[in-house]
Amino acid sequence: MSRATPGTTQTTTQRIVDSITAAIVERRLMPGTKLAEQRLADIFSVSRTVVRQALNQLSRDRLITLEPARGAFVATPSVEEAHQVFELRQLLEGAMMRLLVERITTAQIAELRAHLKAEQEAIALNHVAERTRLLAHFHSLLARMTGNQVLEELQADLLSRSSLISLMYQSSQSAAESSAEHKAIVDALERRQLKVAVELAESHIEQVERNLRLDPRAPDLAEALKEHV
Amino acid sequence: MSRATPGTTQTTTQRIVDSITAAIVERRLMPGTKLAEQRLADIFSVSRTVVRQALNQLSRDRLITLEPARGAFVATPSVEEAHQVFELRQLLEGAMMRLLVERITTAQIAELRAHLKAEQEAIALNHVAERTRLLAHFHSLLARMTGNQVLEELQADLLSRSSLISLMYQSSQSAAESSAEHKAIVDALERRQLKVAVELAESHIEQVERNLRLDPRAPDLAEALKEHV
DNA sequence: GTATTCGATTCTGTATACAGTTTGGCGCAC
DNA sequence: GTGCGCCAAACTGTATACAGAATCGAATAC
Repeated sequence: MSRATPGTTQTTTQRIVDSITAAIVERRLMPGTKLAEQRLADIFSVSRTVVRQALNQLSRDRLITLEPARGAFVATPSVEEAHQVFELRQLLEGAMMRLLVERITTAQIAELRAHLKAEQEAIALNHVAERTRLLAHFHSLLARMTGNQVLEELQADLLSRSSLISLMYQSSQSAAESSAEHKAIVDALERRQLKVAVELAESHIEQVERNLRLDPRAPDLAEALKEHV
Repeated sequence: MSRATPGTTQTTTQRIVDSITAAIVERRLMPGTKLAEQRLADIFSVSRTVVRQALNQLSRDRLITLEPARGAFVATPSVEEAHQVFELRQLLEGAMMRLLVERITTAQIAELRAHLKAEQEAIALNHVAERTRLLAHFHSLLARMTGNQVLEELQADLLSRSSLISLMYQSSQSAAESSAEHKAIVDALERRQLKVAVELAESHIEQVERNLRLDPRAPDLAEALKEHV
């Protein structure tokens, strides 16, 4: 989950960032939830100073929003922002295909095949949390295989934000369908079919976005529901 | 220079981040320079607490590196990192052309033409700092004109890092040549020539990278020079 | 003359304290 | 019964204090 440079030491702050990130991505913290500094400080047994550093980092990742003098809240990405994130992912992953068709090794193809197998097992066994994780991780793998670490870090950011968005705008997507699209992408990469791979990658992201309930009333509804819990 | 969301309040921390960012991009702070917290605190008349927050943000932007228990230093991007940043920019700006060919308005074309004029004036008058700023800002403009704010923020990050890289690996690029390439891109956009625009945008970034002195000895040289100053 | 070790100083990492703002609720007026 | 205003509690923003690590220099041994 960490987005830090490999060389960077695992600091206390990073531990808290990772912990909260995981909680958000795994839907243990719902959008709009307030994150009070003292409570977090008690939970992690550190001072508010450290918690604040963590919250600042999360804010830059757009996973939480910091309202001046009011505190930190789990982000509630707007429909517009959601669309922009997916549009960027579409551009980026399409472009990644070009690098991959040129660079990908047979060992990496094998790694992708192994991943596809894991996806399909999780789907067959109906392990919801695990299959969600794997379906997202496929995209991390593709980014890593470009060998471009800057791109890999960017992709990690976009995937976190996508998780939060999918969580907010309940997805109606079939996991099996997603996995099938992943497989088609791997096939195209293996055959070095550039145009096919680009086409598949882009339409896959488009498909993911299309399966979100992006009607403008949804976020307010979630906001309203929050009050009743 | 601020990368914050428009709604975000201009806080003290952000002021310091912007100030240091400007100092780095405008080569007033050389790569490798140590940024001691107390000294910055004195300069900005705030406590170390605030300075630390600013340094953390800058670290996430990769403009400085934080070495545990040793402090903050202006980043010295490696040759590898430099290459990765430009590779990503090449992918991204190529992809941006697709959005722009579809979306760009005549008003926006006019804005780009006005910018080109400003570029050429700065070059003619030999205003070095201003022309450098304008040549980079052209790419900001393109990103903003996609209407995708997430992409715009990403581009801002990449441009800051590019500045630092260009600063480190002395560029031998002719400003006039760059500006001519910018003009060619605008022409292609106006005529909605997708393939031409993509081709030009990508080769432009490639050209920028090629004009850097990316021989591996350069950074060590800079490091050595730092000692003698 | 060179290298090494020990000690003082400086700086980072974290906790704590304090000031200013926001928030929620109670009471009062109408 | 409803709406407005004021007060107390809670929380954020910033400064300060303290502990531990790293750095630099001097003194000593070789």
